[in-house]
Amino acid sequence: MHMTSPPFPTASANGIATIAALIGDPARANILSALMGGQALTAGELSWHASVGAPTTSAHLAKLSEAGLLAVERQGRHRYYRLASPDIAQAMESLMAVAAVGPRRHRPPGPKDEALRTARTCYDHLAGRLGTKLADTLNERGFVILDDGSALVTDDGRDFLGGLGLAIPEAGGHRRPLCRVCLDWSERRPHLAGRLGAALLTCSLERGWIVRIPDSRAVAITDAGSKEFATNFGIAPEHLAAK
Amino acid sequence: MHMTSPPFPTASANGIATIAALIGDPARANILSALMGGQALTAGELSWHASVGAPTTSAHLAKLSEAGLLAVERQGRHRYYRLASPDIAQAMESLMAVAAVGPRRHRPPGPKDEALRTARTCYDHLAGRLGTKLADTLNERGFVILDDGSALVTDDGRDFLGGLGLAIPEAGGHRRPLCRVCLDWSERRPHLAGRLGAALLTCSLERGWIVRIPDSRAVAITDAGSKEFATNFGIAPEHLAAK
DNA sequence: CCGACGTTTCGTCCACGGCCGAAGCGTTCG
DNA sequence: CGAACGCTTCGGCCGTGGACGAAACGTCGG
Repeated sequence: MHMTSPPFPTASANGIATIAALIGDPARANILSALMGGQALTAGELSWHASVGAPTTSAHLAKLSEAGLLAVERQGRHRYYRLASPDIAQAMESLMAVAAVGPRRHRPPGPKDEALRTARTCYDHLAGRLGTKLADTLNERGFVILDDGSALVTDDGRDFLGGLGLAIPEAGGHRRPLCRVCLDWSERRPHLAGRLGAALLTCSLERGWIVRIPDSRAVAITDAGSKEFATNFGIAPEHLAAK
Repeated sequence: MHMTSPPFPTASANGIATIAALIGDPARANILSALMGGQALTAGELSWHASVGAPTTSAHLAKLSEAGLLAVERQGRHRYYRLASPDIAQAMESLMAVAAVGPRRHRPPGPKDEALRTARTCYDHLAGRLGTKLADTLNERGFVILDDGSALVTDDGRDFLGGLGLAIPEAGGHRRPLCRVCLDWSERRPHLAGRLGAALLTCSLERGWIVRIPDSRAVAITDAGSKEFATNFGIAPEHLAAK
């Protein structure tokens, strides 16, 4: 019996395995999930999120950094960690999408959960009811075209967003999509990601339409924000209330 | 010192961790990578791909199936395993994208490697030089719009592909994108995935433009295929030769 | 300059999980 | 009907790696 050897000795596969194994540890998954909020967090904060001690956290952070999943920034006696690139965030997203459909995970909707469902950050863009409503509105008004899983900004959309003061850079040359959809795990519908999604979040934060809720990915919509979302995007506050 | 407990005890994060841990084992990563070829494979074949014994493979397959990553089909004394859904394939893709940029993995381009670079399947669509060239052509001719990472089929595109006999279902209602881009790890440029990409692969196989190479994700372009790709898509054979 | 704090390093323990050989079960041949 | 085959189950071995306490390092505050 003549036995050939496996393809080429597990070439691209063990690259995947390395990355997936890093994400596959509960503590590290918690760390990465916490960083999916989009903010840089200190080792101590991440230790809290991961529910493990400081030494263990430090070891995890070292591994994640060495593998290029995290970027670290020293600031005084703190070290701020963040996801190294949007690619990492997207990998996490698609893993969430897989995890969401599997055998029903234990998910008792707590009180904090409700805030997350209303509005939260998803790495660098908005998710939850606010995020999906924004996507719906822009789609209905013909500013973006949502075609199942694809997304494209129209010229009208460029004008509209430009009118709001959002500089939407021209397409081309970027590795990163101008506009892509991201499946919302709570709404099970798409919301907007990519450079456009990031611009919407940045703008909303800068203008005080929303504020981050500490120790959470959830964001709260301010009174001013409520008005702005209504006038600019036709999103009434009751659209965002828990159903 | 008053210590609050972590968010809600690691809710969505351990779903991710579970999935990632499954992918994170080298043997399982090899199994999943082999199945990224898009064909259903038997336990024995997967055992060979994974470079582990039959019992070990069986255990891995059981875990992957139980988690909903694989679907199994009994046929006589064989069991055919395949990826359970396109979501899984997409998660693998994005992990590859992350793995590709990290510290230069050991990747000596072997002889088989060259065949993979020319043309191969990527789950259910075409990749390699052939895949990226197809995407380029359709884009240049205005049949699809590639905007960095986004993709959209135009009405012209629908007509053109319809003329080729590819039934492109209307958009809407599907969970799966009609057309999305997928980053090609060998070309480092986008190729077409989604329902459109799948239709292109199916069509190419059915009409004998390409044939699968055994034990590999690579496909060979037939003489007939060479002509068809040239006349229909303006892809000359020299475009596909190793550079 | 000393103490408090955030973070990392070191050393150690221990449990989880991957691996295999042998055996069991079901299927397909001759 | 029995032998060969494909796959799974069982039992046991062993290595990897995640956990923590103690201690070292570096930075900020009084």
